[in-house]
Amino acid sequence: MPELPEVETVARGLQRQIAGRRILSIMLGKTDFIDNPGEIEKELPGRTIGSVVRYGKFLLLQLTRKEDAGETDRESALLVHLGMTGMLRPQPAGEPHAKHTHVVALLDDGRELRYTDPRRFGRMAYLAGESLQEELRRFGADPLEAGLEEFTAKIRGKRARIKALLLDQRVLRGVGNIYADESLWKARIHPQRLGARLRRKQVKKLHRALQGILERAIVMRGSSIADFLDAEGQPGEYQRRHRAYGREGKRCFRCKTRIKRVIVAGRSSYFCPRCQKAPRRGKSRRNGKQEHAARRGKMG
DNA sequence: CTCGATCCCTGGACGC
DNA sequence: TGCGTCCAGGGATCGA
Repeated sequence: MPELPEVETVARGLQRQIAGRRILSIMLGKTDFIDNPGEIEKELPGRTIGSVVRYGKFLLLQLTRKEDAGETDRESALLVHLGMTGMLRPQPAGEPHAKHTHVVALLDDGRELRYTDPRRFGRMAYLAGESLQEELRRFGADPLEAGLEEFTAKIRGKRARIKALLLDQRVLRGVGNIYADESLWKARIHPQRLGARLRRKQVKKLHRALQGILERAIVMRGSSIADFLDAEGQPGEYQRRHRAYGREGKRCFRCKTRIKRVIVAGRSSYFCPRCQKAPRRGKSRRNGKQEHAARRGKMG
């Protein structure tokens, strides 16, 4: 599931592979995940891919009219969200199309930029001018750019559960289930704690944990748990470093307690019940009892 | 404002 | 071998 590190990896690969290439034509298959397929068919041919950057979990293919990339016209862009199973990569036009290939852009060097997505949970849209800016404004801060102050304000200013806040793209753009769980584990914060009730020290710890994990994951080219492949068709390596995500029943790397899984914000949330203390019976349901002692979370 | 439920969609896991 | 069932999950949407 492509999250910030995976999308960043794909963006860098695409920047290297297709920046400067002109789109000659577009072929569409299924289009139910595309906002405006008609405009994509009409506007993309003839445009040049100036640069490819990541914006939250989106890939932003910035387009220019002129073949000259120097004339960067950031007015228009193709937004691509990979959803759960989306893949975007250039391939030789001669190679057969993989199953579930829904968008093919023929490039001026004989290759095809192909979008494949079995589940079609992804999204694609051609946007320009004010509509583009408006769309981008819907999302919160980039977690790698947000300073501690901004991060703290966003987290402590909300009453939702911290896990829900991390996943909310309007709060922070780019964090998904894997990195939310990994950073909460690192910072020893239970996913159901309320953002507003976290202490400054904990928020600071979470901020550091999240940035450190995202940076490390980018270096390792993301996590390939299902079948994520980057723009070069390579899997990532960060899944080997997961400490909580997907480890239900396995032992915590810190204390050997078995990792638990609960549903928070509608998503599986993996955590260590010992390292990450549950909030004092809040407004949740009668979720039985599963912890009593409340050990100080060792300062630092 | 926040939450849970529901839907979208397909492949993979699992049971028989 | 093959089929039915269940489930995962990012995000939009809707009612509570």
